[in-house]
Amino acid sequence: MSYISQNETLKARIAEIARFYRDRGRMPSFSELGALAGLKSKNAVYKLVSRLETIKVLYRDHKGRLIPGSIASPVKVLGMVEAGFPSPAEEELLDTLSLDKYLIDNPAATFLLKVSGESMTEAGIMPGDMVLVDRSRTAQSGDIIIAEVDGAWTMKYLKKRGQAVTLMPANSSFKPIIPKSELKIAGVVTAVVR
Amino acid sequence: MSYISQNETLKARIAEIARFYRDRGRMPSFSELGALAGLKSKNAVYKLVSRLETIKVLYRDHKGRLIPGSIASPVKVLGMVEAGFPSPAEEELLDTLSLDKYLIDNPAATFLLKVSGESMTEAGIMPGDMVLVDRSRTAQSGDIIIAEVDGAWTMKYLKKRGQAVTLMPANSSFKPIIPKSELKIAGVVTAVVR
DNA sequence: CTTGACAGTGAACGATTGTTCACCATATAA
DNA sequence: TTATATGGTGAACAATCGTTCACTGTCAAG
Repeated sequence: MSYISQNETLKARIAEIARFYRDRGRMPSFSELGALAGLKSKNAVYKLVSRLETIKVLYRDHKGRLIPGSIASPVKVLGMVEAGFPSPAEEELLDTLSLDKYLIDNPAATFLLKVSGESMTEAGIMPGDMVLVDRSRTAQSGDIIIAEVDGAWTMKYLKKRGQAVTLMPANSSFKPIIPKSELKIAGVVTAVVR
Repeated sequence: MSYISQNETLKARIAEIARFYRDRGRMPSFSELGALAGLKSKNAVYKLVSRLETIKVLYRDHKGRLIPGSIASPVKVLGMVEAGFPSPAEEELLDTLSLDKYLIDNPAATFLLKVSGESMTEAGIMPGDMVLVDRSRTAQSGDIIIAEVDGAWTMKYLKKRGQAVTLMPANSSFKPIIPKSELKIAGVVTAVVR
Protein backbone atom coordinates (compact mmCIF):
# COMPACT_ATOMS: atom_id res chain seq x y z
CA MET A 1 0.00 0.00 0.00
CA SER A 2 1.56 3.28 -1.03
CA TYR A 3 1.62 6.43 1.05
CA ILE A 4 -0.63 8.22 -1.39
CA SER A 5 -3.46 5.75 -1.14
CA GLN A 6 -3.05 5.71 2.66
CA ASN A 7 -3.69 9.43 2.67
CA GLU A 8 -6.62 8.95 0.36
CA THR A 9 -8.33 6.40 2.55
CA LEU A 10 -7.66 8.58 5.60
CA LYS A 11 -9.27 11.56 3.89
CA ALA A 12 -12.20 9.47 2.78
CA ARG A 13 -12.68 8.30 6.36
CA ILE A 14 -12.54 11.82 7.70
CA ALA A 15 -15.13 12.88 5.14
CA GLU A 16 -17.24 9.90 6.19
CA ILE A 17 -17.07 10.94 9.83
CA ALA A 18 -17.88 14.55 8.96
CA ARG A 19 -20.93 13.41 7.04
CA PHE A 20 -22.06 11.26 9.95
CA TYR A 21 -21.68 14.19 12.31
CA ARG A 22 -23.61 16.56 10.13
CA ASP A 23 -26.35 14.08 9.33
CA ARG A 24 -26.88 12.70 12.80
CA GLY A 25 -25.94 15.62 14.99
CA ARG A 26 -23.46 13.64 17.06
CA MET A 27 -20.19 11.84 16.72
CA PRO A 28 -20.22 8.10 16.04
CA SER A 29 -19.35 5.54 18.66
CA PHE A 30 -16.30 3.35 18.15
CA SER A 31 -18.28 0.53 16.63
CA GLU A 32 -20.24 2.88 14.42
CA LEU A 33 -16.96 4.39 13.30
CA GLY A 34 -15.74 0.92 12.50
CA ALA A 35 -18.73 0.36 10.27
CA LEU A 36 -18.17 3.73 8.60
CA ALA A 37 -14.51 3.11 7.90
CA GLY A 38 -14.91 -0.54 7.00
CA LEU A 39 -12.96 -1.76 10.00
CA LYS A 40 -13.99 -5.00 11.63
CA SER A 41 -11.90 -4.60 14.73
CA LYS A 42 -12.53 -2.02 17.40
CA ASN A 43 -8.82 -1.88 18.06
CA ALA A 44 -8.29 -0.65 14.51
CA VAL A 45 -10.84 2.04 15.24
CA TYR A 46 -9.04 2.86 18.46
CA LYS A 47 -5.79 3.42 16.58
CA LEU A 48 -7.57 5.43 13.90
CA VAL A 49 -9.09 7.68 16.53
CA SER A 50 -5.70 8.23 18.12
CA ARG A 51 -4.33 9.28 14.76
CA LEU A 52 -7.25 11.59 14.07
CA GLU A 53 -6.80 13.13 17.49
CA THR A 54 -3.23 14.15 16.75
CA ILE A 55 -4.31 16.00 13.61
CA LYS A 56 -7.14 17.66 15.56
CA VAL A 57 -9.94 16.31 13.43
CA LEU A 58 -11.64 15.12 16.61
CA TYR A 59 -10.95 14.77 20.31
CA ARG A 60 -11.75 12.37 23.09
CA ASP A 61 -13.70 13.01 26.24
CA HIS A 62 -12.43 12.09 29.66
CA LYS A 63 -14.94 9.30 29.22
CA GLY A 64 -13.44 8.31 25.88
CA ARG A 65 -16.37 9.56 23.86
CA LEU A 66 -15.65 11.38 20.66
CA ILE A 67 -16.18 15.09 20.30
CA PRO A 68 -15.74 16.91 17.00
CA GLY A 69 -12.64 18.92 16.27
CA SER A 70 -12.11 20.65 12.96
CA ILE A 71 -14.94 18.49 11.64
CA ALA A 72 -17.47 20.66 13.42
CA SER A 73 -16.37 23.77 11.57
CA PRO A 74 -17.96 23.63 8.19
CA VAL A 75 -16.09 26.30 6.25
CA LYS A 76 -12.49 26.44 5.23
CA VAL A 77 -10.76 29.77 5.44
CA LEU A 78 -8.78 30.88 2.44
CA GLY A 79 -6.70 33.96 1.85
CA MET A 80 -7.40 37.17 0.06
CA VAL A 81 -9.13 37.34 -3.26
CA GLU A 82 -6.27 39.18 -4.86
CA ALA A 83 -3.77 36.68 -3.55
CA GLY A 84 -5.15 34.10 -5.92
CA PHE A 85 -7.52 31.26 -5.44
CA PRO A 86 -6.09 28.08 -3.96
CA SER A 87 -6.36 25.00 -6.05
CA PRO A 88 -8.74 22.23 -5.00
CA ALA A 89 -5.77 19.97 -4.36
CA GLU A 90 -4.09 22.05 -1.70
CA GLU A 91 -7.12 23.23 0.17
CA GLU A 92 -7.69 20.13 2.22
CA LEU A 93 -5.59 20.89 5.24
CA LEU A 94 -6.37 24.56 5.71
CA ASP A 95 -7.90 26.12 8.75
CA THR A 96 -11.56 25.60 9.28
CA LEU A 97 -13.97 27.90 11.03
CA SER A 98 -17.41 27.75 12.51
CA LEU A 99 -19.40 30.85 11.73
CA ASP A 100 -21.42 30.34 14.89
CA LYS A 101 -18.40 30.23 17.12
CA TYR A 102 -16.55 32.91 15.20
CA LEU A 103 -19.31 35.51 15.26
CA ILE A 104 -21.03 34.77 18.54
CA ASP A 105 -19.28 35.40 21.82
CA ASN A 106 -22.23 35.25 24.15
CA PRO A 107 -24.94 32.94 22.76
CA ALA A 108 -27.48 33.69 25.44
CA ALA A 109 -27.39 37.44 24.81
CA THR A 110 -27.04 37.42 21.04
CA PHE A 111 -29.93 37.91 18.64
CA LEU A 112 -30.52 38.10 14.95
CA LEU A 113 -32.48 41.02 13.60
CA LYS A 114 -33.67 41.59 10.08
CA VAL A 115 -32.91 45.07 8.86
CA SER A 116 -35.48 47.30 7.28
CA GLY A 117 -34.86 50.87 6.25
CA GLU A 118 -31.99 52.37 4.38
CA SER A 119 -30.38 54.54 7.02
CA MET A 120 -27.21 52.41 7.26
CA THR A 121 -26.56 51.54 3.63
CA GLU A 122 -23.24 53.38 3.46
CA ALA A 123 -21.97 51.15 6.26
CA GLY A 124 -22.78 48.18 4.05
CA ILE A 125 -25.98 47.31 5.89
CA MET A 126 -28.75 46.94 3.34
CA PRO A 127 -32.47 46.39 3.88
CA GLY A 128 -33.11 42.68 4.22
CA ASP A 129 -29.71 41.96 5.75
CA MET A 130 -29.52 40.20 9.06
CA VAL A 131 -27.71 41.84 11.92
CA LEU A 132 -26.19 40.10 14.92
CA VAL A 133 -26.86 42.02 18.10
CA ASP A 134 -25.02 41.42 21.34
CA ARG A 135 -27.11 42.62 24.21
CA SER A 136 -24.50 42.13 26.89
CA ARG A 137 -21.94 44.43 25.32
CA THR A 138 -21.70 48.01 26.54
CA ALA A 139 -21.85 50.43 23.65
CA GLN A 140 -18.82 52.51 22.85
CA SER A 141 -18.68 55.62 20.71
CA GLY A 142 -18.39 54.51 17.10
CA ASP A 143 -20.33 51.29 17.58
CA ILE A 144 -23.41 50.56 15.55
CA ILE A 145 -26.21 50.13 18.05
CA ILE A 146 -29.84 49.16 18.27
CA ALA A 147 -31.60 51.69 20.46
CA GLU A 148 -34.93 53.05 21.48
CA VAL A 149 -34.84 56.78 21.15
CA ASP A 150 -37.84 58.94 22.00
CA GLY A 151 -40.16 56.00 21.61
CA ALA A 152 -38.92 54.58 18.29
CA TRP A 153 -36.43 51.81 17.53
CA THR A 154 -33.52 52.46 15.22
CA MET A 155 -30.09 51.25 14.24
CA LYS A 156 -27.45 53.96 14.07
CA TYR A 157 -23.85 54.81 14.78
CA LEU A 158 -23.36 55.93 18.35
CA LYS A 159 -21.35 59.12 18.77
CA LYS A 160 -20.45 60.24 22.25
CA ARG A 161 -18.65 63.44 23.07
CA GLY A 162 -18.56 64.06 26.77
CA GLN A 163 -22.17 64.15 27.90
CA ALA A 164 -23.53 64.75 24.38
CA VAL A 165 -24.86 61.72 22.53
CA THR A 166 -25.72 61.68 18.85
CA LEU A 167 -27.04 58.88 16.64
CA MET A 168 -25.48 59.09 13.21
CA PRO A 169 -26.99 57.39 10.17
CA ALA A 170 -24.74 56.01 7.45
CA ASN A 171 -26.71 57.56 4.63
CA SER A 172 -26.30 61.17 3.59
CA SER A 173 -30.02 61.58 2.94
CA PHE A 174 -30.82 60.89 6.61
CA LYS A 175 -30.23 63.30 9.44
CA PRO A 176 -28.41 62.70 12.72
CA ILE A 177 -30.62 62.14 15.73
CA ILE A 178 -30.06 63.89 19.02
CA PRO A 179 -32.13 62.10 21.65
CA LYS A 180 -34.49 64.46 23.40
CA SER A 181 -35.83 62.58 26.35
CA GLU A 182 -34.53 59.07 26.50
CA LEU A 183 -32.05 56.77 24.84
CA LYS A 184 -32.25 53.08 25.67
CA ILE A 185 -29.49 51.08 24.04
CA ALA A 186 -30.66 47.53 23.47
CA GLY A 187 -27.50 46.10 22.05
CA VAL A 188 -24.41 46.46 19.90
CA VAL A 189 -24.28 45.22 16.32
CA THR A 190 -21.42 42.76 16.09
CA ALA A 191 -21.83 41.38 12.57
CA VAL A 192 -23.76 41.71 9.35
CA VAL A 193 -24.97 38.71 7.44
CA ARG A 194 -26.49 38.56 4.01
CA MET B 1 -45.16 23.45 43.41
CA SER B 2 -46.67 26.14 41.24
CA TYR B 3 -46.74 26.10 37.45
CA ILE B 4 -44.46 29.10 37.30
CA SER B 5 -41.67 27.49 39.23
CA GLN B 6 -42.07 24.31 37.16
CA ASN B 7 -41.43 26.36 34.07
CA GLU B 8 -38.50 27.98 35.76
CA THR B 9 -36.83 24.72 36.68
CA LEU B 10 -37.48 23.41 33.15
CA LYS B 11 -35.83 26.47 31.63
CA ALA B 12 -32.94 26.21 34.01
CA ARG B 13 -32.46 22.59 32.99
CA ILE B 14 -32.58 23.44 29.31
CA ALA B 15 -29.98 26.14 29.88
CA GLU B 16 -27.90 23.61 31.77
CA ILE B 17 -28.05 21.17 28.87
CA ALA B 18 -27.22 23.90 26.37
CA ARG B 19 -24.19 24.82 28.40
CA PHE B 20 -23.07 21.21 28.56
CA TYR B 21 -23.46 20.88 24.81
CA ARG B 22 -21.50 24.02 24.06
CA ASP B 23 -18.78 23.29 26.57
CA ARG B 24 -18.25 19.63 25.82
CA GLY B 25 -19.20 19.44 22.16
CA ARG B 26 -21.67 16.63 22.66
CA MET B 27 -24.97 15.93 24.34
CA PRO B 28 -24.93 14.42 27.82
CA SER B 29 -25.81 10.82 28.49
CA PHE B 30 -28.88 10.05 30.57
CA SER B 31 -26.93 9.73 33.77
CA GLU B 32 -24.95 12.87 33.05
CA LEU B 33 -28.22 14.65 32.41
CA GLY B 34 -29.47 13.39 35.72
CA ALA B 35 -26.47 14.91 37.45
CA LEU B 36 -27.00 18.17 35.57
CA ALA B 37 -30.67 18.41 36.47
CA GLY B 38 -30.30 17.13 40.00
CA LEU B 39 -32.25 13.95 39.36
CA LYS B 40 -31.23 10.80 41.13
CA SER B 41 -33.32 8.44 39.05
CA LYS B 42 -32.68 7.66 35.44
CA ASN B 43 -36.39 7.23 34.92
CA ALA B 44 -36.93 10.85 35.88
CA VAL B 45 -34.35 11.75 33.26
CA TYR B 46 -36.14 9.55 30.77
CA LYS B 47 -39.37 11.43 31.33
CA LEU B 48 -37.60 14.77 31.18
CA VAL B 49 -36.06 13.83 27.83
CA SER B 50 -39.46 12.84 26.48
CA ARG B 51 -40.82 16.22 27.47
CA LEU B 52 -37.89 18.06 25.95
CA GLU B 53 -38.33 16.08 22.77
CA THR B 54 -41.90 17.28 22.31
CA ILE B 55 -40.80 20.90 22.54
CA LYS B 56 -37.97 20.19 20.08
CA VAL B 57 -35.18 21.20 22.40
CA LEU B 58 -33.50 17.90 21.63
CA TYR B 59 -34.18 14.62 19.89
CA ARG B 60 -33.41 10.97 20.31
CA ASP B 61 -31.47 8.71 18.03
CA HIS B 62 -32.74 5.37 16.88
CA LYS B 63 -30.24 4.15 19.45
CA GLY B 64 -31.73 6.38 22.12
CA ARG B 65 -28.80 8.75 22.23
CA LEU B 66 -29.51 12.41 22.51
CA ILE B 67 -28.96 14.78 19.63
CA PRO B 68 -29.37 18.53 19.93
CA GLY B 69 -32.48 20.28 18.68
CA SER B 70 -32.99 23.97 19.06
CA ILE B 71 -30.17 23.88 21.60
CA ALA B 72 -27.62 23.59 18.82
CA SER B 73 -28.70 26.84 17.22
CA PRO B 74 -27.09 29.58 19.19
CA VAL B 75 -28.95 32.67 18.00
CA LYS B 76 -32.53 33.61 18.46
CA VAL B 77 -34.27 35.24 15.56
CA LEU B 78 -36.26 38.35 16.27
CA GLY B 79 -38.34 40.51 14.01
CA MET B 80 -37.66 43.74 12.26
CA VAL B 81 -35.92 46.63 13.91
CA GLU B 82 -38.78 48.96 13.24
CA ALA B 83 -41.28 46.53 14.68
CA GLY B 84 -39.88 47.15 18.11
CA PHE B 85 -37.48 45.22 20.21
CA PRO B 86 -38.90 42.22 22.06
CA SER B 87 -38.62 42.30 25.79
CA PRO B 88 -36.25 39.91 27.54
CA ALA B 89 -39.20 38.13 29.08
CA GLU B 90 -40.89 37.03 25.89
CA GLU B 91 -37.85 36.08 23.90
CA GLU B 92 -37.32 32.66 25.36
CA LEU B 93 -39.45 30.57 23.09
CA LEU B 94 -38.66 32.21 19.77
CA ASP B 95 -37.14 30.52 16.79
CA THR B 96 -33.49 29.76 16.92
CA LEU B 97 -31.09 29.55 14.05
CA SER B 98 -27.64 28.22 13.37
CA LEU B 99 -25.65 30.55 11.17
CA ASP B 100 -23.64 27.64 9.90
CA LYS B 101 -26.65 25.71 8.76
CA TYR B 102 -28.48 28.78 7.56
CA LEU B 103 -25.74 30.13 5.35
CA ILE B 104 -24.01 26.97 4.19
CA ASP B 105 -25.74 24.55 1.87
CA ASN B 106 -22.80 22.53 0.73
CA PRO B 107 -20.11 22.44 3.42
CA ALA B 108 -17.54 20.61 1.36
CA ALA B 109 -17.62 23.18 -1.44
CA THR B 110 -17.98 26.33 0.63
CA PHE B 111 -15.09 28.60 1.52
CA LEU B 112 -14.51 31.80 3.36
CA LEU B 113 -12.55 34.54 1.65
CA LYS B 114 -11.37 37.80 3.08
CA VAL B 115 -12.14 40.72 0.82
CA SER B 116 -9.59 43.29 -0.21
CA GLY B 117 -10.24 46.08 -2.65
CA GLU B 118 -13.12 48.45 -2.90
CA SER B 119 -14.73 47.38 -6.16
CA MET B 120 -17.89 46.02 -4.51
CA THR B 121 -18.54 48.60 -1.81
CA GLU B 122 -21.86 49.71 -3.27
CA ALA B 123 -23.11 46.16 -2.91
CA GLY B 124 -22.32 46.40 0.79
CA ILE B 125 -19.10 44.39 0.54
CA MET B 126 -16.36 46.34 2.23
CA PRO B 127 -12.63 45.61 2.40
CA GLY B 128 -11.98 43.32 5.32
CA ASP B 129 -15.35 41.63 5.11
CA MET B 130 -15.54 37.88 4.81
CA VAL B 131 -17.34 36.38 1.86
CA LEU B 132 -18.84 32.91 1.69
CA VAL B 133 -18.16 31.27 -1.65
CA ASP B 134 -19.99 28.23 -2.92
CA ARG B 135 -17.89 26.49 -5.49
CA SER B 136 -20.51 23.95 -6.53
CA ARG B 137 -23.07 26.51 -7.59
CA THR B 138 -23.31 27.44 -11.27
CA ALA B 139 -23.18 31.17 -11.72
CA GLN B 140 -26.22 32.97 -13.02
CA SER B 141 -26.37 36.42 -14.48
CA GLY B 142 -26.65 38.86 -11.61
CA ASP B 143 -24.71 36.72 -9.15
CA ILE B 144 -21.61 38.02 -7.43
CA ILE B 145 -18.83 35.71 -8.45
CA ILE B 146 -15.19 35.00 -7.74
CA ALA B 147 -13.41 34.54 -11.06
CA GLU B 148 -10.07 34.42 -12.72
CA VAL B 149 -10.18 36.72 -15.69
CA ASP B 150 -7.19 37.21 -17.96
CA GLY B 151 -4.85 35.92 -15.27
CA ALA B 152 -6.11 37.94 -12.29
CA TRP B 153 -8.61 37.06 -9.55
CA THR B 154 -11.51 39.37 -8.87
CA MET B 155 -14.94 39.53 -7.32
CA LYS B 156 -17.59 41.15 -9.50
CA TYR B 157 -21.19 41.00 -10.60
CA LEU B 158 -21.68 38.59 -13.49
CA LYS B 159 -23.72 39.98 -16.40
CA LYS B 160 -24.60 37.65 -19.21
CA ARG B 161 -26.39 38.71 -22.36
CA GLY B 162 -26.48 35.93 -24.89
CA GLN B 163 -22.85 35.06 -25.56
CA ALA B 164 -21.51 38.30 -24.15
CA VAL B 165 -20.17 38.23 -20.61
CA THR B 166 -19.31 41.28 -18.56
CA LEU B 167 -18.00 41.62 -15.03
CA MET B 168 -19.58 44.62 -13.35
CA PRO B 169 -18.09 46.25 -10.26
CA ALA B 170 -20.34 47.79 -7.65
CA ASN B 171 -18.39 50.99 -7.42
CA SER B 172 -18.81 53.81 -9.89
CA SER B 173 -15.11 54.62 -9.88
CA PHE B 174 -14.27 51.18 -11.27
CA LYS B 175 -14.85 50.08 -14.85
CA PRO B 176 -16.65 47.00 -16.13
CA ILE B 177 -14.43 44.17 -17.28
CA ILE B 178 -14.96 42.35 -20.54
CA PRO B 179 -12.89 39.18 -20.47
CA LYS B 180 -10.51 38.99 -23.40
CA SER B 181 -9.16 35.50 -23.42
CA GLU B 182 -10.43 33.47 -20.52
CA LEU B 183 -12.93 33.59 -17.69
CA LYS B 184 -12.74 30.90 -15.05
CA ILE B 185 -15.50 31.19 -12.48
CA ALA B 186 -14.34 29.75 -9.18
CA GLY B 187 -17.52 30.17 -7.21
CA VAL B 188 -20.60 32.17 -6.35
CA VAL B 189 -20.75 34.50 -3.38
CA THR B 190 -23.61 33.35 -1.17
CA ALA B 191 -23.21 35.56 1.88
CA VAL B 192 -21.29 38.43 3.35
CA VAL B 193 -20.09 38.41 6.93
CA ARG B 194 -18.57 41.21 8.92
C1' DC C 1 -62.84 12.28 50.41
C1' DT C 2 -61.56 10.34 46.16
C1' DT C 3 -59.42 10.37 41.79
C1' DG C 4 -56.04 11.20 38.47
C1' DA C 5 -52.15 13.41 36.75
C1' DC C 6 -47.32 14.77 37.74
C1' DA C 7 -42.54 14.42 39.10
C1' DG C 8 -39.46 11.65 41.12
C1' DT C 9 -36.96 7.22 43.53
C1' DG C 10 -34.79 2.77 43.04
C1' DA C 11 -33.71 -1.38 41.02
C1' DA C 12 -33.11 -4.40 37.29
C1' DC C 13 -32.38 -5.71 32.13
C1' DG C 14 -29.61 -6.75 27.98
C1' DA C 15 -26.97 -4.10 24.86
C1' DT C 16 -23.31 -1.25 23.80
C1' DT C 17 -19.56 1.55 25.46
C1' DG C 18 -14.15 2.46 25.32
C1' DT C 19 -10.08 0.01 26.40
C1' DT C 20 -6.60 -3.51 26.34
C1' DC C 21 -4.42 -7.84 25.23
C1' DA C 22 -2.15 -11.13 22.01
C1' DC C 23 -1.58 -11.98 17.36
C1' DC C 24 -1.10 -11.55 11.99
C1' DA C 25 0.20 -9.77 7.35
C1' DT C 26 2.57 -6.55 4.62
C1' DA C 27 6.06 -3.36 3.39
C1' DT C 28 10.19 -0.71 4.17
C1' DA C 29 14.97 -0.25 6.04
C1' DA C 30 19.26 -2.14 7.67
C1' DT D 1 18.46 -12.13 5.62
C1' DT D 2 16.54 -9.89 9.89
C1' DA D 3 14.39 -6.20 12.07
C1' DT D 4 10.82 -2.86 12.59
C1' DA D 5 7.09 -0.10 11.90
C1' DT D 6 2.28 -0.06 10.13
C1' DG D 7 -2.63 -1.26 9.80
C1' DG D 8 -5.51 -4.66 10.85
C1' DT D 9 -8.34 -9.06 13.27
C1' DG D 10 -10.56 -11.11 17.24
C1' DA D 11 -11.60 -11.78 21.85
C1' DA D 12 -12.15 -10.28 26.45
C1' DC D 13 -12.99 -6.69 30.25
C1' DA D 14 -15.58 -3.68 33.51
C1' DA D 15 -18.29 0.26 32.96
C1' DT D 16 -21.88 2.69 31.18
C1' DC D 17 -25.62 2.93 28.01
C1' DG D 18 -30.99 3.58 27.31
C1' DT D 19 -35.10 1.34 28.67
C1' DT D 20 -38.59 -0.52 31.63
C1' DC D 21 -40.96 -1.90 35.83
C1' DA D 22 -43.20 -1.12 40.34
C1' DC D 23 -43.74 2.28 43.66
C1' DT D 24 -44.12 7.01 46.44
C1' DG D 25 -45.52 11.56 47.50
C1' DT D 26 -47.82 15.92 46.13
C1' DC D 27 -50.97 18.71 44.14
C1' DA D 28 -55.50 20.23 41.99
C1' DA D 29 -60.10 19.00 40.23
C1' DG D 30 -64.25 16.38 40.90
